[in-house]
Amino acid sequence: MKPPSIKDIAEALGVSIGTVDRALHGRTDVSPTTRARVLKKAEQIGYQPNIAARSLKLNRRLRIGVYLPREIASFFDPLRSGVRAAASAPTGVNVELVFRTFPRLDEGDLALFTADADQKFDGIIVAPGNPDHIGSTLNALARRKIPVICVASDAPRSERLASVTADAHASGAIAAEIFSRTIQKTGHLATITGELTTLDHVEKVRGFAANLAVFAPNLSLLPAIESHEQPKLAYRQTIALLSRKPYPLGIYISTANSIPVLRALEEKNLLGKIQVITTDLFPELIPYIESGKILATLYQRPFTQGKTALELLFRYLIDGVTPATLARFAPHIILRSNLALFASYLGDSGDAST
Amino acid sequence: MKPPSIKDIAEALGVSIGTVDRALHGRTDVSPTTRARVLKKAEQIGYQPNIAARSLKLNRRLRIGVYLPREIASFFDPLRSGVRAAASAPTGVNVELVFRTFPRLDEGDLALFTADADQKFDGIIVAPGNPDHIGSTLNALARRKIPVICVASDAPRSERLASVTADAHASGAIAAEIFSRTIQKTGHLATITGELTTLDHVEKVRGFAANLAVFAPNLSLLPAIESHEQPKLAYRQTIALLSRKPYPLGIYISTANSIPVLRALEEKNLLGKIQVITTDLFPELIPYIESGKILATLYQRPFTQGKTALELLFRYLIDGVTPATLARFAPHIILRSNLALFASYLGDSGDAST
DNA sequence: CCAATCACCGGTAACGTACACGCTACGCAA
DNA sequence: TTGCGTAGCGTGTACGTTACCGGTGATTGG
Repeated sequence: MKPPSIKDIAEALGVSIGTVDRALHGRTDVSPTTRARVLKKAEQIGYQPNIAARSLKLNRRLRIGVYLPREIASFFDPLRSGVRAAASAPTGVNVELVFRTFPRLDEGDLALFTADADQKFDGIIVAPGNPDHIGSTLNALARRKIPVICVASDAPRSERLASVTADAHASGAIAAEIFSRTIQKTGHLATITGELTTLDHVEKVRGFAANLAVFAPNLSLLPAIESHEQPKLAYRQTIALLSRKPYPLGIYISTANSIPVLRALEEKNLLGKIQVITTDLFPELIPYIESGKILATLYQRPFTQGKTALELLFRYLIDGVTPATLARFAPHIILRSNLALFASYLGDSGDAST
Repeated sequence: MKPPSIKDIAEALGVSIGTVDRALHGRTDVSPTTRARVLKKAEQIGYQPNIAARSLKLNRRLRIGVYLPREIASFFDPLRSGVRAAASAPTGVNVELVFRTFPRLDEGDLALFTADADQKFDGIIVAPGNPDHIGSTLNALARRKIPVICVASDAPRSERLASVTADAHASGAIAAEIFSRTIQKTGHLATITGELTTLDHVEKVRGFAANLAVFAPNLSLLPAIESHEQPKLAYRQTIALLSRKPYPLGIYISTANSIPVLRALEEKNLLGKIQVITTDLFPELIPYIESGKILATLYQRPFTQGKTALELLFRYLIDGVTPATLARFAPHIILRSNLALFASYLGDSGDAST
């Protein structure tokens, strides 16, 4: 009652296992008739290749380059952990992960790629900042037949194998829906984002604006504020925003760099009065959520993104399975009532159950 | 540059690979001194067993019994798919899944277990209904050294290996928080649940009540209505509930059997007026969410539960890793704005990215 | 007519591990 | 002394697959 092997096919057909192997893998040195017989027999007895034997024999070692920014660490550190988790999964492949770290999105990534031009990578995972800057590099890799998977954001017009991100448009839409359900008064909302050259950020802003227009006619929207991920700038921008009256009724912070904004709100004594929706989760954010000062935070599941990115790369490199171009995760809506479920995973490296 | 094998350890120490094998696995017929030398060397050169070779050699075939109810199909069908997905993952183990289906939770499960008393299962996955009924059966399995993993609900006082569920308490708490943010008026809320003998259901009700008391002093709570998962009963109970004035301001339906309740609300023409939070997701629910008639639904991620349950069972049976007793998933909060992300996975078997 | 090429196929050595089996040396009792 | 048990260790084989090396006929070129 053991699963059939190529040996069984060979014996049933009176040929050798070498012939069966060649036939099954579309190699040469097999006559068309025997190939057809082998394929039919394999189908008939339900042959499934034993991947343990295969990976033992092949003993492939994959070198994967992982190009991620250092900032924002609360997001990219767990993403790296996810990649590591997928690499240490018991798949029988020897993976060598080469982590390359540049300061921040769209800053220093190109320099790393040119420095690594001679590296022989079997595949690459990268967080793209500005698609216009990094696109040609990704296309060059594609010409060298090196599969690239984008995480955290996307570079739509370049030839990457796939992109794995949280659904940014949905993030913005969720924020808009929560505001529309919570705020009954008439007034305006503000958006604070990172870089509008980054696709992920611009999609959040678009999703927010589009859904706000539909669901909350009572709420108008100020032009999005670009903080360029600079804490001091974000702080000053928020102070400026709060100096004009009337105050916005709510602020959607679509970047994980929310602390400077929250600090400004605190200093202006408006933290409880203005509704705030933030992005992602890190220890400093927890007390704000626990105390109800933050309405919700939209968790982009960096660990899951990293894990999935490497899993897709594996399946492509080993099994030849081309993944769907877009893998879009549903962001988790973290409220005060479910915060504990996520906070418990912040400390250690894994967040398996999120 | 290949990873070290037991052969490398053997050569470095001048012993045979058999000795190394015995030493590494704590078997007999090795002197304490050689065992210590082997263990030290293995540590030193960073030996990691090649799991492909191991599973090829052992060629283990695991028979797993999966005892799940037919109803509610929208929940347990994807849970089964998750189990299947984990079984077909490329781990190199031959798994034989034996699906046993009983009519509904706490109904017909014991009969199946007694009928299968002679079956040789290496592990069992089961959705427990009433812990008092099924507890002794689970304990009997534990005495036969058969690991049991509970899904969907739990049987806390029986000797199961682990339980994998959505965090029921958090589900109730989330529902309470959403109501408290949305409903400003003073009034009362209703809860419709399945069986209060099922731990999952009672925890939801408790989480709901506890958080409502804290966060929404303006909202009082009616005693929970037990529908016993009978559609007609649920319908009549809802009609009765809606015949008394004043109407409840909101209804929390903590079972996936929400359609009869929604139908009653529709007939009484109260669907838009009374806020509703439901549980789980299935095609009939989609138009209600799209039209805003349902505030939110709390998705318990059945696919992920099934997948995780079998993965934990594998890690225990193959690697001997004892899992954490409680695996609690964060339920997904599905609103109108993120519905599409989940609805697209309802049709086919997988919901990989949720 | 012989040599060279070619299509096709069989046999077999690994890959790293687990385990059954066999062997040696030593201790102890008869 | 012989006989026997056993602790400790080495050897061989199998798991299923792939890659490689040959080998056999048949066909072709000189």
